[in-house]
Amino acid sequence: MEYFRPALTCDVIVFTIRDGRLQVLLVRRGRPPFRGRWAIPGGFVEKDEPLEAAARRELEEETGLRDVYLEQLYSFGDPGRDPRGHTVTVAHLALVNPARFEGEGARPSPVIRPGKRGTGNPEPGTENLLRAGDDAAALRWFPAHRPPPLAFDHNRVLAVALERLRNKLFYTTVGFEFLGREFTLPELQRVYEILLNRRQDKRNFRRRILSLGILKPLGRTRREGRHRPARLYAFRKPGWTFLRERALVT
Amino acid sequence: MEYFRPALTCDVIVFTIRDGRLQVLLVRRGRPPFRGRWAIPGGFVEKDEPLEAAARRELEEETGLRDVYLEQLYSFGDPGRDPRGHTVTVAHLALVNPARFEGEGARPSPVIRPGKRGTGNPEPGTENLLRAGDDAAALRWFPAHRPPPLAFDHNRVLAVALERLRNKLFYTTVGFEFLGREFTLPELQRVYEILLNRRQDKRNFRRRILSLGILKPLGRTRREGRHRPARLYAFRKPGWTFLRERALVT
DNA sequence: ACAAAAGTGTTGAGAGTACACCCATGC
DNA sequence: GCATGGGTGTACTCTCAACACTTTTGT
Repeated sequence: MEYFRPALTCDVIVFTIRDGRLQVLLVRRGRPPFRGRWAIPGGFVEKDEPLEAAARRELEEETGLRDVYLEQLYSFGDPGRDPRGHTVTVAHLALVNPARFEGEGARPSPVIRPGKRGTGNPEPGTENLLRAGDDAAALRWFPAHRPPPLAFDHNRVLAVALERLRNKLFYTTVGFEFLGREFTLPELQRVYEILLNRRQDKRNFRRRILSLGILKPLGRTRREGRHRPARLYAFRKPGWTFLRERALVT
Repeated sequence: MEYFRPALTCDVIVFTIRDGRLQVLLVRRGRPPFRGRWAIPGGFVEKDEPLEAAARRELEEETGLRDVYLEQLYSFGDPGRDPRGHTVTVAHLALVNPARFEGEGARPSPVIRPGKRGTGNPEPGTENLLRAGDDAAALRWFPAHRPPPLAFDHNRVLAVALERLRNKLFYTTVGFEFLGREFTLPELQRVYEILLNRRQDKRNFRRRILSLGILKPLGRTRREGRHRPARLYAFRKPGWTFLRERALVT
């Protein structure tokens, strides 16, 4: 075709809940522009590659993360957002359960240096461990509400992602994506308290969630610490659900 | 940059309410691919052009519509959606008040043929009248829920737009965008009844809307037909509002 | 036995829903 | 004066918010 074409990238804002707060995964750029600045992971879309596939590929290349919850967020195309020239990015939002990479997660916000890549498949159980890709000098979790100055317009992209996450909490069940397949009600409540930055009454919270009928009691419990074990539940449907009538939280 | 670049377009799904139902504005394509098929208006993004600006420019070029409510909807980039090759589109959603083009609107869903363009400014009062652009053989309103077979993946884009409009009705005041600056409560109620395809109780609807405190009574009335005139209201804030607590409709 | 977190019910206030009649105007 | 759509109030139900104690486990 005879038209001008801007460059096209897919970026992925990855949120998780660690150390009792919402955190975002950033990479340190290893090459210009913005070499040395922290940035949202992402990169150029390849020929005949669907947008979501590009986002997942770039995410895995730069961070090692795969099989995460992912949805398209918003597209940003203002001129001047990339000093190399007109570049449009299709930003995506990813939510992950921190238990999936607790190998690193035990340390508070560690810097992860580039690992060797292309040396065969990762060992079982480690395929979701974080590791910085070739383009990235390092990889780190940051508090989502106090990010460092980011490359490009990524501070704005992050702000849009936070806003979207917050809004979706009220009318969907996205909050569940921060948990594993099995979870307890106190865990779920903690997720919502952190995301909303507001305490929830235990009895009201339980009643609301359970009355929605979206949870399946597993009949088992999880022992944790020297106190009464909590009952385990699982989500009835895969993925998240729209809640048109009663809200999950208020 | 050394990377492959897909083509990038901006498309605009324009909804209005006419003849008591939700309608969508489509253009008949005047050139291949899909020559003669109906399609969502849109076209290629130009160098250093912001996405929303491209959407507005293409909308005006192809339909003559300007100064409409417009928001970004979703980006579509599946390979194969355009037979010319890898093309990504950033779809936008526009809502318009049908009173703005009642010159044509009086006739039910007329086909509008290309007018002369580039012949100076339009006369006052006609700048929003519909007129097909050069690329388009014709321009027409279609029932949004029964569209003809469309070019590209536009049937899917339309479906996504309908879904988004429907969802936003419940937690924002987007529905007001189908009305002019001044409107009556029965008019507003009719908009919601059409969009939801469901009758609303007059007294409950009024109480809900008025108790939100987002309307300003104008103290005037609008005479229409041989019955009691309805009071006029205006929206207190410009644009639409998020409704976190009480919903507008249920 | 004590510390720690899990689990459980009731009450009052306010919102949502259902429902029927009078009012202002044009013809 | 009659047809047409605009405008109003009340009673009931149900959801939401506030609130304190018992249970189960580890040490």
